[in-house]
Amino acid sequence: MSTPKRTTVYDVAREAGVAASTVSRAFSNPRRVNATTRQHVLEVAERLGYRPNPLASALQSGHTATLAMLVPDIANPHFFGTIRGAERRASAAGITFILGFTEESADTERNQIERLARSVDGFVLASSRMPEATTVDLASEHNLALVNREIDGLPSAVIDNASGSHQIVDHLASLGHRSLVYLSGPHHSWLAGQRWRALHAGAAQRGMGARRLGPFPPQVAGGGAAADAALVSGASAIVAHNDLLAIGILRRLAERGVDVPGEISVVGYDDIFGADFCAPALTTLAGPQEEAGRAAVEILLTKGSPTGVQDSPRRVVLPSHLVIRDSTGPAPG
Amino acid sequence: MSTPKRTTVYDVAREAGVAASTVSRAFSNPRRVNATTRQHVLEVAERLGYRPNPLASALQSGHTATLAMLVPDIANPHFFGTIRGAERRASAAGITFILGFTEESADTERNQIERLARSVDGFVLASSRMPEATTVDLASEHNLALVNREIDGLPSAVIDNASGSHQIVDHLASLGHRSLVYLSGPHHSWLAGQRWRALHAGAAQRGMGARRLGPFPPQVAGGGAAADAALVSGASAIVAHNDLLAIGILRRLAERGVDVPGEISVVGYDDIFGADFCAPALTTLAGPQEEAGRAAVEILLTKGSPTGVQDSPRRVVLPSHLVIRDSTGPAPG
DNA sequence: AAGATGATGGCAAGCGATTGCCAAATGTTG
DNA sequence: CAACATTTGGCAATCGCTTGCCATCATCTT
Repeated sequence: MSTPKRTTVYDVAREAGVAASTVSRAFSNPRRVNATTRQHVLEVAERLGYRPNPLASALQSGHTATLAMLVPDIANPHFFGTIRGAERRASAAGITFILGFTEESADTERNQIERLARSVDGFVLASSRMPEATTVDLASEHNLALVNREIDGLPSAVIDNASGSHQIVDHLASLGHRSLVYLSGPHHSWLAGQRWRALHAGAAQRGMGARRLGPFPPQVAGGGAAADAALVSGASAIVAHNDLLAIGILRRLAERGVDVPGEISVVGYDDIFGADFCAPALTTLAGPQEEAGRAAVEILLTKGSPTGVQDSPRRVVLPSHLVIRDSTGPAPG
Repeated sequence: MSTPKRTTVYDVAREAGVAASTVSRAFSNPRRVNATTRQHVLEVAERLGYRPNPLASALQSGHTATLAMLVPDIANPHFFGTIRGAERRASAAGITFILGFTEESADTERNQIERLARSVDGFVLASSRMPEATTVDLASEHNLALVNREIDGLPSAVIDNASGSHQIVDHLASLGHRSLVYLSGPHHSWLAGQRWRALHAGAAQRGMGARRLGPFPPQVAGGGAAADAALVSGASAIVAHNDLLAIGILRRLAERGVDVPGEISVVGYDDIFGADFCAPALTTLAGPQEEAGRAAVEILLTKGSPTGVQDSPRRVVLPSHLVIRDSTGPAPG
């Protein structure tokens, strides 16, 4: 609170008997200054308790050593892993991590980007809700990396939902299910599209029926309506857009006295916190969320670097695997 | 990525036929410039797509319009509400929100503060792990607000654990329990101390026995050892340091075939995501977490303002209430 | 009508670093 | 040993905005 006149490069310079530029270089461009000089400067700086002012540095250099991650909603545990992975990677690189929530709105997302643009070196967009065109547009002005969303020409880190969805179909098929119903998330959600396409294709291959219902809000609260709709559909297996929805469904089914997995099986996506202790424990598609966050930051980090002359944007696809718990079982009958 | 020479105050000034200072004031100090002039400047700015550079602004003014929140670990759902409340409040005030994780370490926490000091106007410390002295020390240099931690002379927002703990004791007493065991979180945790003290006092008042065991890691994984220890203690009711631990305990008890709440009752703290759908659903102390986050930011916001001349630091205590679910029942026998 | 008051706008000096360019010192080479 | 290349350090401009101070000018006051 008190402002005891922070020490600056000039203070250090005077004390060390060199120019301010040398002090600056001692910190940010070591090879540009003699090793012994540097050592001396560093010692003086240490003694004076000097800390470079990141703002001043950023203003001149244009690099903020900061990046922002935009997430639709923190209440969705699905994002924990990703957030944490991203934060860890950033932190390890000495980079400040800004977290913003977009409230599931494309507009908010866009505004956040515009607002933060000057303060950060890049953005990690997790499950971005923005339309493709808007995103491509923004990408020409800003440094973006997507998580769980792919757009031509933009770098991204995604968990393999296609393979995952096939794993789900295989699992259900092997249990004798002849039809499944996919309870979809938001229709403009890229993930929802991916998942449905793969489920549909997989089901077709195996001669299973597949229907899609929805959209449903991808939250626990959405499970009520979703479960009821699924029951009417007559399918013996429910694939929910995500675990939140799946848990809501499980709940509603329990309320209605429907036995899971006796009468109907339920599968989710994400393997969120809680998926293992809900009742019954949820069979769900797990993936290295943390890794995805880390990868996205990695992309941002290397992108700016001189070595990383990117001809084509990096795309990382991470393997997913099905975690089988108690919510799936043999088809009834 | 291309840098099309961002428009500056000077560009706007030239175009609007005023001085740069006027442009600046039109944005940051409206009352200092004539209303019509201002309107004109704003229009020109709009037309030119001008966006003030927050870094430049911060460098000169010393105000960054940014604040940081430090949280021990994002994997703990307990913090969601608080984070979200803080972010919302900050966002509403047009303030950039930085989120940092401290990995449950006091050192990391301190380092983060030092590192971010120049880039933010203040810190929200959630469940800070730092010793009191260190914190007081830091508070003389930085703008701090605590969440779920109280320290003399520092502003804070906490959820009323004392009253909450009494509610727990009352509830258990009314079910006929004669003794409880508190499975403690980290011993240096302020919250753990608070909770135990209140439980102990409450139990004494009602002639109940109360013992403390632990510390246990306040995570689901800590529940195994905790449950076993609790069983040995012979108490008919377990009060876990938090819901994470409680859920772990529930799990272990189920494994061991102990009936909850038939043989033993379990209570947690926080009412985290999942507390309502674990089996059995957890009786737990709920509180307005989001409100706590909001309040902490509020404190930071008003602190700097001229109106908010603080004689004594603000302390907000938010009411808690017990949510009774299925993990508590009449004492056996 | 003259001096006092307040509202407005401009000037210019910073904020604290970075960095292009130059010069001196040092090292290399034939 | 001269000519040239490399290191190393300093100068000073610059990033974009804020703000103290001063000059005007319109508005009051008596």
